[in-house]
Amino acid sequence: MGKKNIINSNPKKIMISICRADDLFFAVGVSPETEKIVRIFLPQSGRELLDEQISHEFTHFELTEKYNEVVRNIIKIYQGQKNEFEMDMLDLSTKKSGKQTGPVSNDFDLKALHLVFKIPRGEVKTYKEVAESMESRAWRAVGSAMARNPFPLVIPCHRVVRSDLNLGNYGGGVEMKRELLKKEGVKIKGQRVIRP
DNA sequence: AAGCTGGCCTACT
DNA sequence: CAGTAGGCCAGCT
Repeated sequence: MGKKNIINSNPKKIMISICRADDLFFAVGVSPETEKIVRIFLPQSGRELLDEQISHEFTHFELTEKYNEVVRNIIKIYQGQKNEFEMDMLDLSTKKSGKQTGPVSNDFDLKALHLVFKIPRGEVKTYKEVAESMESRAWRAVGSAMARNPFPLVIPCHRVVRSDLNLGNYGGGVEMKRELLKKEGVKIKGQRVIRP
């Protein structure tokens, strides 16, 4: 027990549901104990790619259809529709909360994620603005927090852009970020967002 | 535990 | 406009 965590020494099982929309595969990971969402995977163009990503992150998982409905709702967000999720459906425990090893890295990230969750569809905020609402100048750290967001789409980190309104980066690629924002009605010219 | 590394920012060409 | 050097700061090894 005092031994260091090797990769499989904490075999927390996780339930995975996968759904397809057009030629894209989406997945969600849910903890069987808490029934909370532990991870959302951005769509992949092939089932194999998604499987690979999942097994790379979770050594112990089990496929189930039980959460297909949840995946469907994630797909809706991807398509630009309203986000039906509440924050309490997500497992927001941090890696360092007690002895638990939660999906969120640290408290800084958690705070940023909370703020980003509130950005309405069709709007954007800059990394700097997010930092400032945390009374911090750590814009870069906000970027890192978004990069580690375990719940993309539901926590809409695609709505966070650079201060010059350039799209910035995205885990699923800038292309996807642009498409997502477009579908939500955000005006974009080239690599830049137009804000009213 | 002292660097290193970013989904960044600003000021300059 | 576009590109970039240097600056920032929290997390991560």
